[in-house]
Amino acid sequence: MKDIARDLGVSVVTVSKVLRNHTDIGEETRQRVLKRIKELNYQPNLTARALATGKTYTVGLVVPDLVHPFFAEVAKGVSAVLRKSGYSLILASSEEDPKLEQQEISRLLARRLDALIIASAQWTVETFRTIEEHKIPYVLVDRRFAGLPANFVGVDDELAGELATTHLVQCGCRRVAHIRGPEVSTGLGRLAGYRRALEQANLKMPPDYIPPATAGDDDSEMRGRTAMRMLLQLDPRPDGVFCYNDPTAIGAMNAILEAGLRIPEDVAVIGCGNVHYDESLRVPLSSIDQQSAVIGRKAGRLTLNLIGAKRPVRPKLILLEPRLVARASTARLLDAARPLTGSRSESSV
Amino acid sequence: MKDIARDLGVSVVTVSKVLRNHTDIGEETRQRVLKRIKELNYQPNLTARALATGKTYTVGLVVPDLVHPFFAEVAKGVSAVLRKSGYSLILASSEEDPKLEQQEISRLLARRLDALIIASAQWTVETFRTIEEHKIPYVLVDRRFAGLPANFVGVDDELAGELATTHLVQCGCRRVAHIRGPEVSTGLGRLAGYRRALEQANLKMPPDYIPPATAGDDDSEMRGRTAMRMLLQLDPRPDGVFCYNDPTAIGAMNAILEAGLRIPEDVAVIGCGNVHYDESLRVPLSSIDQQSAVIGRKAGRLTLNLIGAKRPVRPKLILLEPRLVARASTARLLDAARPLTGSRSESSV
DNA sequence: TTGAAAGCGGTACCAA
DNA sequence: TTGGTACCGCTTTCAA
Repeated sequence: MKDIARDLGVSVVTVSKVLRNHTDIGEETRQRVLKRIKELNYQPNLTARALATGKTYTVGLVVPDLVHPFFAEVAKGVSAVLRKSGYSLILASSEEDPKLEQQEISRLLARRLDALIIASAQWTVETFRTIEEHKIPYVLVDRRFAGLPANFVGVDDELAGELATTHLVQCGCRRVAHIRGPEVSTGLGRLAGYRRALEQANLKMPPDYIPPATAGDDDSEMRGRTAMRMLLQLDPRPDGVFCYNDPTAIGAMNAILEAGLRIPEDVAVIGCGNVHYDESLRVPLSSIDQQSAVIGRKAGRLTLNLIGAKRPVRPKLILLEPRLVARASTARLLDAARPLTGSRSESSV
Repeated sequence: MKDIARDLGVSVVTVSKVLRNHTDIGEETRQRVLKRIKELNYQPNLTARALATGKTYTVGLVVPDLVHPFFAEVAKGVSAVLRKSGYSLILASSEEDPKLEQQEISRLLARRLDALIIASAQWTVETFRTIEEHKIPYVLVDRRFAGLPANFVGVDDELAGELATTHLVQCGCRRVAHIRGPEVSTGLGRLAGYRRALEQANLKMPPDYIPPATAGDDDSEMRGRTAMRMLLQLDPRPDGVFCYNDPTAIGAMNAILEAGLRIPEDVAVIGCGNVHYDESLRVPLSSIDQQSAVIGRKAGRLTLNLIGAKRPVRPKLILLEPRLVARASTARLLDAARPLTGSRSESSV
């Protein structure tokens, strides 16, 4: 920049203004500067600009696991929205570890990002207090916290659980089990939905139809397999099972098939998440669509709004509607065999 | 920082040195400063530090598609390695669009990152020249460019293609087709491997056993389906098919099953990539493991080395060995029915 | 319309 | 061991 100024006999201020196309610059000067910029292939140093303006044009995204298709799709959505507005995305993975997540978040805070988007693995809200102290806006995604009035984008988990369970009931299942997830909003919500659906159907299940979450198994598939094996040993055994998420459901299905039983004739299975290979599985898996890409995009847009806001705004709660996607794994009755929808692409919110 | 200095009656320089635990600071002073830092919960502004030192402690990762499990795993590996060394990761997605990728890269260059890791969608090497001009180190991942002496981490694609094809032949296939990928190093390499394997087996296939890549279909699964339909109409039709990647293979399998044929009895199928749900597919899919996580970690380490290097070092080529993972989709003979390996977790390089 | 000077929040160098 | 000063590259304010 200095060079350009010197070469052209103008000041750095002038160059700076041209770069940000300020209006108060003579047309001729502007052209000369622009020309020289092109020639030198000059690009302003965004680090310096960030220091001077206090805006980094960078947003942080913290997810528990990038490889989980749900978070990958969220990340993609966020990234697409931010890119269009000139923002970059710093990605941090917490590996489902609250401690690690805290460290990552504090590193991001030190970087003075403009905002944070977090799918949190925390148990407490302490970390979020810290973020608030730094006065940088943040958006929670997928998992939320009771009593924390924060911006949130996600799906109505209770409704998701209810939809899934009701679907099983409508498919003729009378002994419906649930393989539950961790004690976070998603897991608890879906569990609550399961219970509500059973209540509405006037069904009562024995407590061991919800196998306890074994501590510290991060591998959802293995968890599903283990839990399903337990369920199959019960008498009477379940004839339908709603699984916390799709990887868990895949594990459960594998356990069922290994036991020599049929899906859905002996046991119907439904998952949650509707990941994109569900249709091609050994038995195509019914699931609840979570609109992951939409969540990503909405979170991105909300974030941009927050950054743009002059004054702190009231936290916004964006709840998307989960949708049933019925496939072979629950096709037990005639009307269930003609599924409501077979593709996942028709989501459009 | 200024505040701390004032509060304690020392200079900012002293505080700065304590922060980076310089040795030449009195123990007592240091303790006082550290105490105050804790009290204020002070964190140095990394933007400012970056401007002063010229090091951002940030690495950029550019991938064609985050949702593709291969790149998600690479990203995870990279992220894990960088985190341990205090680096952050800026993620950019090119959506397989060379133009977009260029834009993203130039934005990253403007941010003065310490290094770039790129799984490129480019057709030419022009972009890389630009990067070189900026004198920031970069590592290519997965896809490489003939005649570009750049750092590279990936798998030997030709060997991958050869392994896959040879496996089909050993399973008793005599009419082996190939659903090819795009004209980038991965696609071309696997195609070359396919040809080499056939040569070694003394087999000759008609040209239409390699359906042409239809332009601009980014959906691998659809591409696999379409290509497979064409193959099934040939006379004689193939009894084995090697697919460019796993999504393509899934599409191909779906086409085969829809045509009322059996896998592997009528047509054996093998993919490439060994994504983590391969085992749970309608027909568990044989594949070539690409060690995506290892690629990510190796690329991360190599990047850190490059950043640490005093002088520019000679580009390093890290070629990992692809491995066959045989599953049901190719289990046609007795010895193939007892697969070499059934899991993907034993990769360990 | 243009530019000089003063920062942004740190680090580096060298003298005290 | 400590600290003054210049500077990283850009923006902002205000005077010319």
